[in-house]
Amino acid sequence: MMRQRALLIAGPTASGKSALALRLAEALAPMGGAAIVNADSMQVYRELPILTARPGVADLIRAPHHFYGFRAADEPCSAGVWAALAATAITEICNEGRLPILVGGTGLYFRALTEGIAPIPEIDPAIRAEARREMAQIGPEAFHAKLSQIDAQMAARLRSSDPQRLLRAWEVRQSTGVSLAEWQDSPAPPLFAGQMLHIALMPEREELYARCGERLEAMLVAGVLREIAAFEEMAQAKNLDPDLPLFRAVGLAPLRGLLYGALTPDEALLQARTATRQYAKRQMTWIRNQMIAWNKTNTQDSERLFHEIFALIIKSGLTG
RNA sequence: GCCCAGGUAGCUCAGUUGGUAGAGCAGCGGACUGAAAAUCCGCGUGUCGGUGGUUCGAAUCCGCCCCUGGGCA
Repeated sequence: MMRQRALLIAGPTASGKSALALRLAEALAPMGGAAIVNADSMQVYRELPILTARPGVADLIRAPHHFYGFRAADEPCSAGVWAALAATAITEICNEGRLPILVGGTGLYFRALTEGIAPIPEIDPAIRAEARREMAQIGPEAFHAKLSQIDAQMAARLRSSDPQRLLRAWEVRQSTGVSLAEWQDSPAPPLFAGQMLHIALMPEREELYARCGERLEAMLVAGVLREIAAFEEMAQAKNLDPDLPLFRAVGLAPLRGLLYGALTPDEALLQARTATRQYAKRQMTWIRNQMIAWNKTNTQDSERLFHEIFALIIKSGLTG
């Protein structure tokens, strides 16, 4: 068994992390090569490759890629599922003598992998559906009250205005018979604990926002609208649940609005741009405050960034 | 030129009978243990178009001026 190691690259949307990972993978070829592992919660889905900014075929042939577009929209992924898969993939990649490069913008995924996550079993789909139905029917306030009767501990930890977490607490309690609080309080070992180099890209905000705008333009040129229209058709045909994660992809709602005439092009683009910036901001808040031990860089120039990180990799002994 | 309706936070607008202003959105900061591109929390001093007046006190009443939209000529 080869030495377990991995390079982790996090960063907000449009920060250029995918391009960086690709260049690093190519540069590492003489040292056994590398493989790229997706750490993005939306790029795991097969549908909407343009909107989710998934690497295209031209990128995919430059280095081995894992977990891009490998799940159908109606087959949701999750932090726990991803972390387990990623841990296995890392081992395999290391055993091939290659360096795993994990790239993505989903902070929770990285955390689950490197700090562990409560080993909660799969939730019974019937219970999950029931919880959602109940939430939609009685509203978060009343739902919170109901939760406090079966799980006072979690109810106390959560606000009645936080439907997503209330739902999670409820389904875990009902499905496993144990409070989510207990699951979370019991120690969970990291799923990967080999040698790691943590890199977080933190571009200047103005520059990043400009790039977000450019990327939206590029998506339009590449045909996102056609992509969304086709997805819509498929969703109708397969009767997809609109609560599925993919439906929450940034920009999907406004661009659908444009497609179906609910929004003017100006309105739709403005909303899409705004949503993207807000998402990038949230990601940076996570990186700043949750990824405290990570190496952060605000280098903008992609060439300089590449050299900077490559030097770090060599210095860290990750390849040695 | 005349008549209406407006000019209040970056934007859209509230502001009761005069007591020096507040929502939504945007923005900024923060949280985050299994659908996280999600979900949630916090942050509102702005020549109330300008100016003169009435008043103890004016975003609010009166005069004049400027600007925007609509109508009549």
